[in-house]
Amino acid sequence: MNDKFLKPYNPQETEKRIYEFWEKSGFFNPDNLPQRHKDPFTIIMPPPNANGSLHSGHALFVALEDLMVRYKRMRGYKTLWLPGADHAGFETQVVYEKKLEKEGRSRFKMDPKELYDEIMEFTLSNKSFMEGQVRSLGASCDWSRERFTLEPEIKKIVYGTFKKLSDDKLLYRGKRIVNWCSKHQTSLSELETESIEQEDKFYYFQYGPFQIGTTRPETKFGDKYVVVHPDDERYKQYKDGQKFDLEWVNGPITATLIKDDVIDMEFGTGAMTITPWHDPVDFEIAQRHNLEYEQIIDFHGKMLPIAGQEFEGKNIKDARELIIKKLDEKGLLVKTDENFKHSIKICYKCNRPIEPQIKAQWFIKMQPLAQKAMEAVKNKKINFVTERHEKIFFHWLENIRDWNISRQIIWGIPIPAKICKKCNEGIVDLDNIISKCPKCNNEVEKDPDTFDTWFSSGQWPFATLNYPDGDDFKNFYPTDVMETGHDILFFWVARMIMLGIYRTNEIPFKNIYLHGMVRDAKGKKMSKSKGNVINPLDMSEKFGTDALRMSLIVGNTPGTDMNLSEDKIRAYKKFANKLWNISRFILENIDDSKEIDLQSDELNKLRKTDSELQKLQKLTLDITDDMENYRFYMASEKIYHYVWHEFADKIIEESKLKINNQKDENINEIKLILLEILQNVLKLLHPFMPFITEEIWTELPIKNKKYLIIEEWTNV
RNA sequence: GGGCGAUUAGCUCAGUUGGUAGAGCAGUUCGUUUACACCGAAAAGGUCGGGGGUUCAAAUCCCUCAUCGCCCACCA
Repeated sequence: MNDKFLKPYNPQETEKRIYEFWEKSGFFNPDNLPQRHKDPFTIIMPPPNANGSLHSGHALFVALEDLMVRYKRMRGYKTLWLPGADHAGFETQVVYEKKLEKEGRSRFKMDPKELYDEIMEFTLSNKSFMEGQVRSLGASCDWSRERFTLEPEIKKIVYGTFKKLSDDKLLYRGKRIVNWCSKHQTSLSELETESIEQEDKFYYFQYGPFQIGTTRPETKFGDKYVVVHPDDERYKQYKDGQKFDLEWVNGPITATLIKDDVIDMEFGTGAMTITPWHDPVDFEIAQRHNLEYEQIIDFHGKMLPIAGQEFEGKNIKDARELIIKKLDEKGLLVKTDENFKHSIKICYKCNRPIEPQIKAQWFIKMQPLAQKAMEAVKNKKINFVTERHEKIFFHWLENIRDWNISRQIIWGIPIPAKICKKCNEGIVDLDNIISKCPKCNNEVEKDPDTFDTWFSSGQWPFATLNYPDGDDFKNFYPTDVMETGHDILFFWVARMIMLGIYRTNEIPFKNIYLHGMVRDAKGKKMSKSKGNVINPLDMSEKFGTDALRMSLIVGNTPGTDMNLSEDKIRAYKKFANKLWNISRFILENIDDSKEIDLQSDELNKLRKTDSELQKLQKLTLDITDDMENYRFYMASEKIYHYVWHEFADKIIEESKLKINNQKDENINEIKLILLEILQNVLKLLHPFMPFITEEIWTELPIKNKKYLIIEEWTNV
């Protein structure tokens, strides 16, 4: 027996060595697997954002995906787990801007190329740091196939999709209302905004013969349309399109009455003026009735000249106070409701209110793509492991809105298009050859915007496999499982399905496993400011990666948030040590100078007759069924329970008596049974606790032994 | 406003198709001459949120109420 068993299990000493041992073996790469590995099993790793350290959520996905991959590899599949790193456009830019702020710098004062190069350097250094962290978590992924979202090959595929969308008339450039963040100076998709409820004052103003209500007086300068419901009895004497002369903020104006049934007669006075440039509802009314619209607030949140001299250049908050005061002085303020509850949109990064603005952007028509995605799920081509997410998925797709994919940030994939300087026409130009507007023949300039990072991420499964001609695409697509957090079901998963089907005519993955969020011991969200963050790398250092991984898997049902505490991780460190000592006991008691043949007649006979081995076979069957059905939380608990409370507490305890009583004729048989149980247990545990099981495996005196990572899962 | 989920031992959570309630941690009593004190043995602890229904049988299926959480949403 190796002397190392005389000490407690030492994960720090073991893990790095074992990982190198695996990497050298080459078995992370499906091409190097032995002959018996034929059918493919593929998982594309959700590429972590290369802008910081890994958190518990990353540890969870590594634990889950690695266990699936290791299990399938042992089952004889040709397993590919393809790792990657995400440049994470807006996310990274926000992180980097914070860094710049700390240094007293601003991106708006930097040369774009210089800024880009700086962020690239930052990202690449984070990327290699992050790769080391993924390794230390024991990920058996194929590093030779690692991809990065900004590689030229990936860009080329993304550009191809952009072009195809344009050719198929699913892409358009439109002057539409967008979610504008005044801090970040970019538009955002619907998903990148959040709604919060807040209380504001609600003002009623006299507007000609009407009283109109608003929470945003500062937008009202240019309002020249008043809208009521067509069925509203109170306003039936006025005709649609009728004009009124009235006194307003900066003097007399002419207003026009519009009738539209979006108006809620019950709300306020049933009459409102509209500001199409700064409100999505108003914008749609204006579109329907072909009305004019003007910009009142600039992209930095300041009033434009249209507001009049005394308001120009003022920020929103100041302008609001001033305009109320002025209208009040003019006798046009009717009343003010305090504490009006309503919800507003905020930027999901800085929590500042979104200022809707009209801006020319690239949009994708989502409805046709959504239709096919829903069909694929309905026809069971794509299966949600967590069924309730299927409902959420449908609900979102049924109500999908067009997707703005233009971002006014430098960190991302440039949009390959030209914009006409005169007529603002957008022209897709992959080869950068167009110099004149095909519509008006005027000069064009390069679109300065970049893609929403999710537009390229949405193509990740087929892009990483080298669509359309790569061997990997032919061999490994569609992939088997998409495993990621439920928080990015819409951001990422739904888009991968839509874009995957659209581009390849084939689903990108067959099964979707969504994990929940990892919270602290009390169920609170982990955050740096609360100081309750559990850093997975620290935990792995302190208790061992196997212990960390077990703590993330046992009792963690798919799709549900889980709470993680150091106590739980510590418990599995003890378990690792228990397994270590079980192995020590067995190695001490068997003659390990000669190798044991697992296919011997004696052992084969025992497998059929010994009641303990029969029980273990039943358990193996049961666990295998759990593994096939994604019940890892059950499989892991069952094997834990068996090892500790059956194998150690009962079987080994009982064997001591027999071993100590040297006269027992069956002593060799008992030792054989113990070894048989141990080697099976190591196999069952390997997907969950890869390091310690491989480490013990190397010490077992077994004939024709291979690496545990490619040993055959026990077939019963 | 719509949708989804949760409510089980002091705490944090499991419980796969309905068949006499489980784990970790905390806590009680006892136990160390060699696998392991990162341990063992024993005991203790829950009318499974309330109410109703289906069933021979319900934590599990159905209805209803309460509380909490999450997601989606263009009432100015």
